[in-house]
Amino acid sequence: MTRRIPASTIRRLSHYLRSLEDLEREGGETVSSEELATRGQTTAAQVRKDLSHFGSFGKRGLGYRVDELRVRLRQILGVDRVWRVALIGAGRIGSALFEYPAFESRGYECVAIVDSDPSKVGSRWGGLTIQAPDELEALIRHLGVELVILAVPAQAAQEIASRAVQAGVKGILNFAPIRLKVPPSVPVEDVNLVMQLEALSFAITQRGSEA
Amino acid sequence: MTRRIPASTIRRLSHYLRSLEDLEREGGETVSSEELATRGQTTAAQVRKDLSHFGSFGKRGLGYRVDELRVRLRQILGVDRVWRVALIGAGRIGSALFEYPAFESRGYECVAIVDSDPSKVGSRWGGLTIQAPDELEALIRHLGVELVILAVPAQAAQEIASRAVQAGVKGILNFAPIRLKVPPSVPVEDVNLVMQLEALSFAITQRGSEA
DNA sequence: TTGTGTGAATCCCTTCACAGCG
DNA sequence: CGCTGTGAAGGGATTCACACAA
Repeated sequence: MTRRIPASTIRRLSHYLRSLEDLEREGGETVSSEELATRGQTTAAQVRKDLSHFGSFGKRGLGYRVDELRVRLRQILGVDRVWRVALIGAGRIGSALFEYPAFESRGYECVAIVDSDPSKVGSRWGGLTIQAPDELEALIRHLGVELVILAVPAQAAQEIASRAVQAGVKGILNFAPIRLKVPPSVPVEDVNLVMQLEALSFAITQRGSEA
Repeated sequence: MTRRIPASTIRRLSHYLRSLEDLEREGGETVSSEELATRGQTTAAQVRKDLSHFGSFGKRGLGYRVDELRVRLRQILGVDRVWRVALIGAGRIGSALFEYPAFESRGYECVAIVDSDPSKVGSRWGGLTIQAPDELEALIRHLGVELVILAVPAQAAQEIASRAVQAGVKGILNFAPIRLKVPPSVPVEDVNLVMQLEALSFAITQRGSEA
């Protein structure tokens, strides 16, 4: 049913899901594409087009049932289950992520932490013990890790990524400021704060110079 | 000279800049669009088109001078100067960002830290003292803050953002999982890890179901 | 009447292909 | 020659507009 879905659509589906969760909390029963558009910073036509890629969930003249659409969106996005995640890199970023409440609450369960610093290996975070990197493959296999959060320095990132993929990891959230080389079957999402800051400074600079 | 530049172009310019820095370290004098394309995960035509929005920096038959293009890209992206940044929210994320070495090294100077937790106010991070939120406007004005990094809970984010904009802030890097309402003249970059994780789980789920 | 689902039209980004300069 | 800069072509994504179902 689903052919080639643009990344922009996926981002919007995430927004819709968040809006639906809000609506449910507010007690809404149904919602129109118009309402979802307003909350998601798009247009009603866009909302309908996005959803139409996956089926027709609405009722003409009425809109969408909030609970029903929320369930469907969770299926579509693949968040109707728990994902087992390994955190590689127990530095500042790793620790911030580990404590980030949205993770656990949204179905991402951290089942292992790895760090190469011998002084960190063995210490405990929450219920987990920090492991050495040579355990990586074993951890991934034994714990059924599917996602890896890579929060290590740039020099170490590629090697860890390759090993993780080799061991069967299915996706990577990458904080290292490099383009990882992995097989095309393994999706990588890059978190690149410097790039986002540069987007800001560009936008500000341009705005000033065009006036 | 520059009209409407798509966001995708800006992201690529950031990549080119990083590639040029690498090339300079490697001692390269000139570089072709082909070479930049390979390093930046695009095509040579795309590189030339991207650059052509801002002028013609290359020499036909030769390529681009690495140092020259690097300087121009820094001007274009607005990173040929220091940006004064305030960090709002001294929690885990804030602390990770504060220690993030790429910030300082790329021209983003943190000049103020704000947190609403009274037990944190007054303590020192590096050379800075954490301030209470009611100082926000004064800090922004007196320190000439242009960028704000918003790392506060979702409920507090909108109010802080509005006040920061009111006080003259020119751009926001937003970690709160909400769509900030600010005037269109103030660019906002959202860092949304949940959305990126959902993009991963979507990609993995689809891949499995289409086989 | 209301609001979805969807072909058609539009718009914008990317790719092509080549003229032209070094 | 080699490689840039750029109109023109192509391809995708968004928007439009309306038939149709509730």
